[in-house]
Amino acid sequence: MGQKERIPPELPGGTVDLLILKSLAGGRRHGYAIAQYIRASSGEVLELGESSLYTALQRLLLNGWVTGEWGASEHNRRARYYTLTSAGRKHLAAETREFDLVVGAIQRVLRAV
Amino acid sequence: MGQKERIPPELPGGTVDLLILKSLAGGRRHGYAIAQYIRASSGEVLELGESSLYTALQRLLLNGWVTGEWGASEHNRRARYYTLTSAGRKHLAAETREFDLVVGAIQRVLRAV
DNA sequence: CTGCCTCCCCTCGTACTGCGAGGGGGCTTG
DNA sequence: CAAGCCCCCTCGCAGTACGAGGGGAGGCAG
Repeated sequence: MGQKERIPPELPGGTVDLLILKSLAGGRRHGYAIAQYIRASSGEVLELGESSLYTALQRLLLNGWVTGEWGASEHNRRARYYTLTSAGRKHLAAETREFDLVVGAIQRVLRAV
Repeated sequence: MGQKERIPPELPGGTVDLLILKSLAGGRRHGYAIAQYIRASSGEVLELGESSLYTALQRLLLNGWVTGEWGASEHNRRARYYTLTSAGRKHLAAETREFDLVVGAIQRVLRAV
């Protein structure tokens, strides 16, 4: 019968931006690599679809948290490299704190007797 | 000048249901009391607006995870008491595991070097 | 050279959800 | 009788994650 099918979970609202910004904290990356990075560093748990990825990147560009420039990938393909701006770095820090605060509060509720 | 204004954070998608279900795990409560419970047991961090609350309760009723019956509140007012169904209890457990899994994965990404 | 796979980009439309604004009614206290 | 708390609900907006769909170009097997 069926193999055990992995259904990647839907990401909670707002977290996609956070994950992408974090992916860029260590240096520039292109979109495809961002998705791979998130997948890998989450232990193969999180799966970021391409549509979610690129719509989020548009948002981040629009808000001035990343900049993009075209270049060639390590596999010699046309790729857009995204870089964190200093505003983006601040935003990442602030949103991470916010995330921790909210998640902590939620967990307190869920663990309560 | 201005007091430090508390701006309650927007809750990540899907978590409202979870919090409500958890609020009912210890017994029936009416809507107003659910909001108070969440506020209190989150350490005054989470603030659930009434509109979010009641739209979520509609969802939960529709999905058969809670049932509702009218009664009188402890303050002698007309109140609708919500009770967890056994399906709701299972759903709560499953969603809590899912939440832990996803949040754990996100945190792994955010903490990564 | 042809077909196919991998890499890499993007948009459109859909479904869902959290929330502000708005609306109602009934105790209780001053 | 006014004010304030308790308690219920709907409507409409804005945001967002995602599936489906649509490219194109390099590399490799046949």
